Amino acid sequence: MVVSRQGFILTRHWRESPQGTEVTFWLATDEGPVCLRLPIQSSVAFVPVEQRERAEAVLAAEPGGGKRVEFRELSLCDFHHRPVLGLYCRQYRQLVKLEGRLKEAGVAVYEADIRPPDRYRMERFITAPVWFQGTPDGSGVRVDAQLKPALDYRPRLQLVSLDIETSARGELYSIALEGCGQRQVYMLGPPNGDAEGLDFQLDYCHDRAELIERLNHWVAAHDPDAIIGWNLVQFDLRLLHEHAQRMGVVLRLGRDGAEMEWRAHGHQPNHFFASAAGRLIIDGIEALRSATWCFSSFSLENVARTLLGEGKAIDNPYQRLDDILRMFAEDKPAMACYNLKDCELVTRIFAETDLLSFLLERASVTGMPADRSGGSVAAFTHLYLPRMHHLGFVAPNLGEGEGAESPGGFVMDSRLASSITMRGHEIMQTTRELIEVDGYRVIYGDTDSTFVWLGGAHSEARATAIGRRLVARVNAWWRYHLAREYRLESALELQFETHFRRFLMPTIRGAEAGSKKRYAGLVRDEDGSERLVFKGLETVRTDWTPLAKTFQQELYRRVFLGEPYRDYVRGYVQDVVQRGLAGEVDERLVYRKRLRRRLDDYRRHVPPHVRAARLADQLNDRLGRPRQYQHGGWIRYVMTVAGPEPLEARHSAIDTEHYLTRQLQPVADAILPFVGDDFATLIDRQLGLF
DNA sequence: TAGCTACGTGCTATTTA
DNA sequence: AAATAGCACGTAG
Repeated sequence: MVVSRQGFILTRHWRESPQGTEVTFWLATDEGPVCLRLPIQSSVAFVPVEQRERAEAVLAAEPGGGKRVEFRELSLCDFHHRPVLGLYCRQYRQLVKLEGRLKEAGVAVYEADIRPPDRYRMERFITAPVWFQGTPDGSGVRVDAQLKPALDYRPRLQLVSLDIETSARGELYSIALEGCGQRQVYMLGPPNGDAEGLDFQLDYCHDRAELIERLNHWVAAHDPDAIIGWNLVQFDLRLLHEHAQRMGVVLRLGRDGAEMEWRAHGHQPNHFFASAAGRLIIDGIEALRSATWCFSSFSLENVARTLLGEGKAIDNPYQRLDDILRMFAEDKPAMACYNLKDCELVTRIFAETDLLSFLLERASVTGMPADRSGGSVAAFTHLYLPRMHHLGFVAPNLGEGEGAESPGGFVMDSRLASSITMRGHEIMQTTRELIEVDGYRVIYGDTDSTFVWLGGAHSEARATAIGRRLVARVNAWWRYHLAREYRLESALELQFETHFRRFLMPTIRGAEAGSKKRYAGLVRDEDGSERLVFKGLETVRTDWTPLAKTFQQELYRRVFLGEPYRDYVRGYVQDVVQRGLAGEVDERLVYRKRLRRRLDDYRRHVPPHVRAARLADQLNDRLGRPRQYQHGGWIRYVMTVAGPEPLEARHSAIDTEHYLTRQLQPVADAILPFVGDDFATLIDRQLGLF
């Protein structure tokens, strides 16, 4: 008997055995979840034909003489048009080991991976919606025919929203579940309060192990396709995982009772990944971010209020914690309501934003699992490699051989006509020439943008008309040129983006040339209001003080609008000096900077923020408090006459001169020369400091 | 397993005149 | 004392 139908891949797992490699897929289909098992016949690496002897020598030195490895001629070549051989292994792991040996011996190895025909059928080269055909056996369906993309298929998924409540110390109190037509709270007993008239199921458990067993049971019984939540992995699942481990209970969030898999991030401490066979695990925060949603804060309270027009009653976390403790002690039904309310908000946020549709749509394009954010390189590979093989090429390896074969974006400078040969750079240069033929000057460009100087003031309508005309011409030129030279349909599209009524690109400090990736402009919106845009400048940098940022915004605004600025500068400086003399430390003076490494890893250099962090932890030691900055984090400090001091251990006087010369002066001197002025002379008589 | 290059700036440590 | 190297951070795209 053979089944044949369409489905949507939710999860994939690799399994290695002496017989070879097998991939297990869980799919959502119209007839419910299906587990597919797909054997992989072999894995392959490509090596240049002329390195065959060297490769064979490496194999001969392997234990067993590399007998289970096989060479085959291929119709593929590398980017230098050298033919390549396929080197086939039964096991993927064996191949990876071999790849290392070959590279050590100086053999160029391309694309060590499972062999392309298998790749095209599975893993990252198969898009998430598929047609499959196979034979059912005990634990699922063994695929013995092809998997094929089924691009338009979208399943309807069953979601469950999960939220836990804990004590301040992270002791599990309750688990709330909403979805699959159920509203359920499991609560640590004994019961208290009044459970009359609840519109959901509330069950009490004797101990925490039972809480987890009940969760396992609920998940198995209602079999959701996805588990959603708010900070789900880093908080709820992490605590559930810790509790389960401590109590010797297995947390079975996967299909067929599979255990949830838990991994730590390779580099980032305290960051974890969770996966479960057959079920998506989707954190609302991460998913919304990856779908380009933006909020002033991603707290559930704020997002719910913004999107749904409502939130919870309590938004103060301290108050919230107190309330939870009180409710747990006196009124558990009220706490259960509260717990479930969070679940509902998450469900409604997912519905309001149609987030799951976005994730499924993206997965069908990128080939990545729907609950994975990031992975842009893998997604690119998913689209790129099959096409490359189709054209007869294997992918080149970066950073080997000829050097910079694939540079990044080209950032134009005003520095020089250089010979640019890479395609992207060439396109930018040609675009520039086309625009300059039209009589306009191109003053800057970065990777995919071009800044054109109109030579004078224009109305919005006029500027827009010119912009549209220029992009139409450039696009037409590429259409014609690509059709004629390469018989290709142009996929290049230059778009008119913004008209800056004023535009300023500061020079590099102490030089003439414009400072790349740093500029400011004045834009008029549709409704006639004007706003400033800052790119790369101090205003948008988190490591500059609010003092400098505010100063920059107002100074630029005044200069752009032709308003007087001299008295503003003097007044601002006066204010800083007077507050400094009075010994005031205000919030505007605070530097905020990340410690990206462990505190004792800073050896060669000890920058100010590291000095401040060390002082802070010395204080923590003296007070018998835990150290705060040993493994990264954010440090807030001010600059004093005794050097940088953290906010929590500041005793010296503020170094007023530092703020004037290191925060205000650089900001002022980026723009003042353009109006024939400079900071030092402007405030000279006022202070006599310079 | 967990993305990548290009770039500017401030600062410290080190070298050079 | 001044110039230079290069570390650390955060940004543009």
